[in-house]
Amino acid sequence: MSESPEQPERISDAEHAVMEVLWQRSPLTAAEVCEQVCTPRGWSLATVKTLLSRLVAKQALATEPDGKRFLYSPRVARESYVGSESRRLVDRLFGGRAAPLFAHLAESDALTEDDIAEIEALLKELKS
Amino acid sequence: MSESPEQPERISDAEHAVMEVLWQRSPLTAAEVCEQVCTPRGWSLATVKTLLSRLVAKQALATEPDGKRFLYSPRVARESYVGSESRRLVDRLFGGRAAPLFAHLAESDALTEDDIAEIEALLKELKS
DNA sequence: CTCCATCGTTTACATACGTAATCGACTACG
DNA sequence: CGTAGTCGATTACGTATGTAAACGATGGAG
Repeated sequence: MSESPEQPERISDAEHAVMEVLWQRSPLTAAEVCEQVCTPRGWSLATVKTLLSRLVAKQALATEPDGKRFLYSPRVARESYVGSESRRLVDRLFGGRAAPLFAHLAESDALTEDDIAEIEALLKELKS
Repeated sequence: MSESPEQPERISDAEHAVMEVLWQRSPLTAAEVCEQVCTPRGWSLATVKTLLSRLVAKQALATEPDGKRFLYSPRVARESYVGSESRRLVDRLFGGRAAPLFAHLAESDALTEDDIAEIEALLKELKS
């Protein structure tokens, strides 16, 4: 009875905001997470609690008991999330090719001078 | 009473599949759209009709009567959709900077030789 | 010990989304 | 003319998401 591959369940927008906090620093309690996101997003603590529960259900967060409350920490790396989201976009919009995405960003002036310089440097590295 | 800025309403995943067909060729009837997507996605004509209606409601499609049926065509350019989706991702995941996205794609081997060559060419153009 | 603040859990409810059946109008065929 | 097929519109229904209040356990203050 091997566990099925269990491809990670999709994380929603609101849930993502919570994940960001925990990727920044963890483990944290629900109240601590709220301190970071409730004001900017206009949420109540109750909302954060719901999102945390859903993320635990989705196996995106792990809990560790600490007295009467829980400490939450990410169970999926930010890298991995960012990777799959990026791939999703590139697949959906650019036929899986990264170059057209780059071309698009270039054309729409979404690239700053710094971006361009940085990318050039990265390219140089790739070729070595 | 000027129309409110009316920022384009969000297009869902299933709806996007329909848009792709119409960006490819338009105007088309519902049945014609179905011919393109129903089999690959396992949809019925009814589903396509629903999606078309929702897209019209969202102002993403325009209709033009043709006898007893409608011809549908995109009202938002693919460019514009792709642009806003890309920006959304870059904002959410990379703090609005495109370079980190590029770095990520590079690191995760999402870039083919061809991609790299193409991007180099684009960079050269940008600098001229 | 008692009571209150605080946890996580359960329940709630509106909107969006995926997917589709049904319905009333109309047209083309016989 | 009546009828069968087809169209868009309406209605349906389950799950996901955003947002939160209510509830039951529990631990710490007095």
